[in-house]
Amino acid sequence: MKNLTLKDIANALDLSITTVSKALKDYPDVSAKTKAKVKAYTKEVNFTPNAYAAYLRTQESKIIGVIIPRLNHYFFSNVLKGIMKAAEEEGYMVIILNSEESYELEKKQVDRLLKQNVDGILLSIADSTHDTSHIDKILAQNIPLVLFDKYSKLSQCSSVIINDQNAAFTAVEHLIQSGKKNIAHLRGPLLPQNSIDRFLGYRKALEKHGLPYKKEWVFTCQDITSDEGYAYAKYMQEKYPEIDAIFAVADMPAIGAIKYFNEQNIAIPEQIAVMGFSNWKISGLITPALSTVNQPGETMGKKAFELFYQELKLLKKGAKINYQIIEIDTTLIVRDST
Amino acid sequence: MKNLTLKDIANALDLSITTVSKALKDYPDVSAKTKAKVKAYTKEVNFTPNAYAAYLRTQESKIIGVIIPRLNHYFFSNVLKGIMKAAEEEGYMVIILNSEESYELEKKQVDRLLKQNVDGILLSIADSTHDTSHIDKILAQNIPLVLFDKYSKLSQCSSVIINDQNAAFTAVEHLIQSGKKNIAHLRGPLLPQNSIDRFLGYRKALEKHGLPYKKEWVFTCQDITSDEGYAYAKYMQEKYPEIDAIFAVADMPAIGAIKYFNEQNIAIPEQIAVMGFSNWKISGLITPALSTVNQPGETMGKKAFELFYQELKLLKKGAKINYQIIEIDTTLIVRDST
DNA sequence: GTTGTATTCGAAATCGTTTTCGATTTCGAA
DNA sequence: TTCGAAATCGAAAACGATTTCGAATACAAC
Repeated sequence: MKNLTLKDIANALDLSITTVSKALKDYPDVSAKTKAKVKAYTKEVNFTPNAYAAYLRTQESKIIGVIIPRLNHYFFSNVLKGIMKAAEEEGYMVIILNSEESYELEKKQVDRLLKQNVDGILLSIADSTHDTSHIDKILAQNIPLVLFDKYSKLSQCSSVIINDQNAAFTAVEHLIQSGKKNIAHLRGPLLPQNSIDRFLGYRKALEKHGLPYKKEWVFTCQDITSDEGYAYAKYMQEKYPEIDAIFAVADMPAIGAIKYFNEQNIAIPEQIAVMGFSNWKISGLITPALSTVNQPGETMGKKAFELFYQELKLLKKGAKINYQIIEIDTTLIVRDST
Repeated sequence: MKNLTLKDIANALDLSITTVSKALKDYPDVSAKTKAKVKAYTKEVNFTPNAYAAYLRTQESKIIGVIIPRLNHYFFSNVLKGIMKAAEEEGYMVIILNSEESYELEKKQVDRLLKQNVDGILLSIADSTHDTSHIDKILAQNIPLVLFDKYSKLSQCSSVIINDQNAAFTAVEHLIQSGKKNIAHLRGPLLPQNSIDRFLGYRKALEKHGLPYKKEWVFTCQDITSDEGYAYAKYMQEKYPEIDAIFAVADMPAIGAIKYFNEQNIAIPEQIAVMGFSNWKISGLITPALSTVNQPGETMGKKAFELFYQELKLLKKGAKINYQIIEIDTTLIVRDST
């Protein structure tokens, strides 16, 4: 029951290895009759050429690598789903690695993928990543690279992102239009561009509507967890009871805040409104259902793979890669928490 | 900046390819001095042998395949995390494929992995999988296979599971001991062993405490979604208002039910208690926090990889594989919904 | 100096494909 | 019949590692 090889097929059909290989790949110098015979037989015995041997000649592994900063994370799971579905359609396998939001681990994982000779790398950079030498290393090796969601302004490469600033702006504006005047912000860590942009969107919305920006109403969620949201909600309510709305950088802190307010019987959204970001599955299921910004992960994943695939084809033609940045549309989802 | 080969190293050090290769693999017939020289140099230029070329001789790809039925699923994400961490420690890469709970797709994904010549397969079978010919195919090729969570009683292979029946029994007994007498069950689909076992645990608990089993109080969640939980909660409340507790096959339907009861201002757990299964992150964050059974995904993943690795080592020694079934402990988590 | 034994190295075969390029066959036109 | 072009095929050389086995060197013992 060992795996068949081209040689076995050739022997069985009284042909040379060469001809069998060429027949399978539709070379023009194989007669239609022979092709038919070969294809019929290989289908019958369910033969496909050994991927590793093929790699040795073609230098194509038909495997891509994906590095994400978190694994049990609704949004990233959706991105993976999109990537994997698109990859499958083109016959690609996906190796997934986890950076655990660590810069050091991210560098290591990049190295592992390069050693594995993947055909391309899809990367969402970690919160703690503060330089891009490892990214530039990928680019220097001329391997297609696509960043998604968590990107960097420093590297010249393709990316699939959302417009965080606009999305945040829209979300905060919605809070303002519903009559809220004292809006706090649970922001993300300081480094990633996303946190920065969402924060900027928050400020811009305040500014536009003539509301004062107060530094002390911005709280940094280092790990973007519900616990942080819970703790900050408590702190806010004790120290700044005048706050009547919260815009959180992500759903998790928002859910943590809601949990606290529920425990304290503080009415949402009447006393305090809460707005999340990302639209996790669960956000629609808590009470009150969380208003949030929908961030279409599966679409991002699909687009990221498509970008990679385009680059690869260009590369094979010997053409220069022209980097693209694709912006995916977000939508405001208004539920019961605002 | 192309990748280095053994040849390059050999040229640089004025050695043969053979000696370099052997030095790196600590063959006894290379002098300590030469080994040191080779290792120092390869470290300096960051060389590692090409994985695909190595495969061709050794027939070891250092890649394992994992098939899971759902991707954006807290429990499976945790299992993946455990698998990937353990794999990384042994220098393995992980290819992940999604069966989307479909038997047909599962078969196809198994074939893809076999074609890829992975060193082993870790599989959690789909809800709709009704025969095991594809599993037997893996075993016939003598490739290490480990089932996790969703397993089959039909195939002779290693598995990492929980004791679903006992866990369910404990959960339902807890409902009974808190004074509930009319306990409904939101069960999973009919095929998977897990659903069956959890259902059996439910029945056994009723039986032990002299409560009548009513067929019409068991509702089948085909897709194990919150929507199903929501809909059944509504149906129950209208048709069987005497029901005072629900044991759900998973957290999601339980959360859906809670959402409905919250909307109807039905007091949980006073009027109706709700018990989940799996302990998703979110379960502790909703109001009221969901009581559930903790199912340690990361540990399962770690154990699953370890089982694979054991089998592989046995196989390389030419020894017979002895299948093992590892049972992971679950714990009852009592929160506010019971 | 010779022999024998360890020690250290390398040539070459091999894994299973792909692809170049040369060899053979076919077949119509002259 | 003969010739040349077009259509088919296959031998062989890669790809980059691993591993067998034989060769060369070293060194000790006699």
